[in-house]
Amino acid sequence: MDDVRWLTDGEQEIWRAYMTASVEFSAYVDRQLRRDSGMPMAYYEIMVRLSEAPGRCLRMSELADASLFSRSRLSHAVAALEKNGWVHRRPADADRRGWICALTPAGFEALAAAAPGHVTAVREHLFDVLTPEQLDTLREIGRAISSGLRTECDTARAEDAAACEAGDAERGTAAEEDGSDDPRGMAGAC
Amino acid sequence: MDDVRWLTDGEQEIWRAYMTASVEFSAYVDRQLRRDSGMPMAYYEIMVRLSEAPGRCLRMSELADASLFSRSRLSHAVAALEKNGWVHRRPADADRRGWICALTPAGFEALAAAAPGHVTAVREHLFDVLTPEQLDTLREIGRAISSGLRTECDTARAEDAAACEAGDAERGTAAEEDGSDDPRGMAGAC
DNA sequence: TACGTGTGGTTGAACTTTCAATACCAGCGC
DNA sequence: GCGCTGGTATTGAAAGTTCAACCACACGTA
Repeated sequence: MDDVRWLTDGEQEIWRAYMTASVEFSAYVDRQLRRDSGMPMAYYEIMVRLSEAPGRCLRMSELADASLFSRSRLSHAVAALEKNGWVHRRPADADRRGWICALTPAGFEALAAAAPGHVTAVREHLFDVLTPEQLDTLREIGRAISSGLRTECDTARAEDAAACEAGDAERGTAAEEDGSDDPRGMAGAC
Repeated sequence: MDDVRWLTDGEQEIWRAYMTASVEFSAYVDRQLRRDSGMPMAYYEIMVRLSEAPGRCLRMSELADASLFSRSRLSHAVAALEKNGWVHRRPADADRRGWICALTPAGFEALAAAAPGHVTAVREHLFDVLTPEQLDTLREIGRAISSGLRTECDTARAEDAAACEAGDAERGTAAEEDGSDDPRGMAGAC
C-alpha cells in the first residue's frame, strides 16, 4: 500500500509543466476552431481522417480507430456531422453490419476553410516556439508514451493487432466528386 | 489567403505523434481514476489544488486559475463535488462577492485513496517510459508552449498579472481538522 | 440448419463542458 | 450618496462525452 513511488519535486515540476501546456494548448486550438469555423476540434479531427482516406470515406470502426474515438462517441459525433451536411452514412456492401461514413463536398469545403486557421494556430504555438531538437525529442516522447500504453494488460490487444491488416475492401463507391484542388485530401492540415 | 505555412511531412509526423500520445495518455489516466476512484481527472485536479492550499481552501477564482478551469466550469464541478461531500463552500468574509471552497475531511480521504493509483499510472506510463534527457526536454517544451500562449493578444493579461500578488487575505478559517499524516497536503500526488 | 459467440454499430440516460445571460458587489468619480 | 464600470460567481440551456445496454449480423462449430 505504501510502496507507492511518489513523484519527486523535480518530477512534479515536469508533470505540471507538461499538463499545463497540454491543457492550455489544446484549449487554445479548440477555441480557435470553434470561434473561426464553428466546429470543435474533435469534428475537425474526424473530417481530416476522412479527407485522407481513399474515396474520402471510411468504415465507422476504421474511422473510430483512426481518430482515437470510442465507437459510441463516434456514433454521436457522426450523427451531428451528418446533421450539418458535412458527412453522410451509407451501409457497407460487403458486411451488412457495417456502415461507411463519407465526407460530403460541403464537408470538404468546411474543412478546407477551417484548415488555414488551424494550421496557423498549431504552427505559431507549437512549431514556432520549439527548437528543432526539441521537436525531434517531442516526436520520440510521443512514440514512447504511445507504445508504453500498448503494453501491459493491453498486450493481448497488441498481439491480435499484429494479425490485422485486412479491411481495405469496400470503399469503392468513392465519395461524391468535388472540384477541389488539393490532390492529397487535407493531409498537411494536421 | 494562400500564404499558409502548411506542415511538412516531418512536422506532420511530430504533430500526430504528440497528439496521439497526449490523447491516449490522458484518456488512460482519466479512465484509471474513474474506474478505481469514481472521479474524473478534472475533479482530482481540483481537489489536489485545494489540498495544497493553506487551510486546504481557496477562493473560487483562485481555484479556477490554479486548475485552469473556466469559472463556469468550476462552478458546475464544485457543485458536483459538494454534492459528494468532498468540498464545501462558504462566503468570503473580506469580499462579499467571493466564495471560499474548502476540501472536507471526506474529500481529503477520497483524494488520499485515489492518489496512489493515479501516481502509479502517471509514473508507469510517463516517467518510466522516458529517459532523463527526454524528461528534461519535456519540461522545457511545456514551458515554451505555455509561455508562447501567454503572448500575442493575451499580452494585456500578462501585464496586469504582474501587478497581481495580493489575494492571500481571508482563508484564515482553515478547513476542518483531519488527523491526516501528510504534512504537505497531497503534493507529490500530481 | 441451428446454436453460441464475437464484432459492428447504435441508442438513451446520466454526466460534463461550453456559452450567453444574469445577479451581486467593490471601487471610483462626481 | 449616486451612478458607472468592472470583477466574482452562478445559472440554464445546448452541445458533447461516457457508460451500459441493446440489436443485427458474421462466423465457427456441431
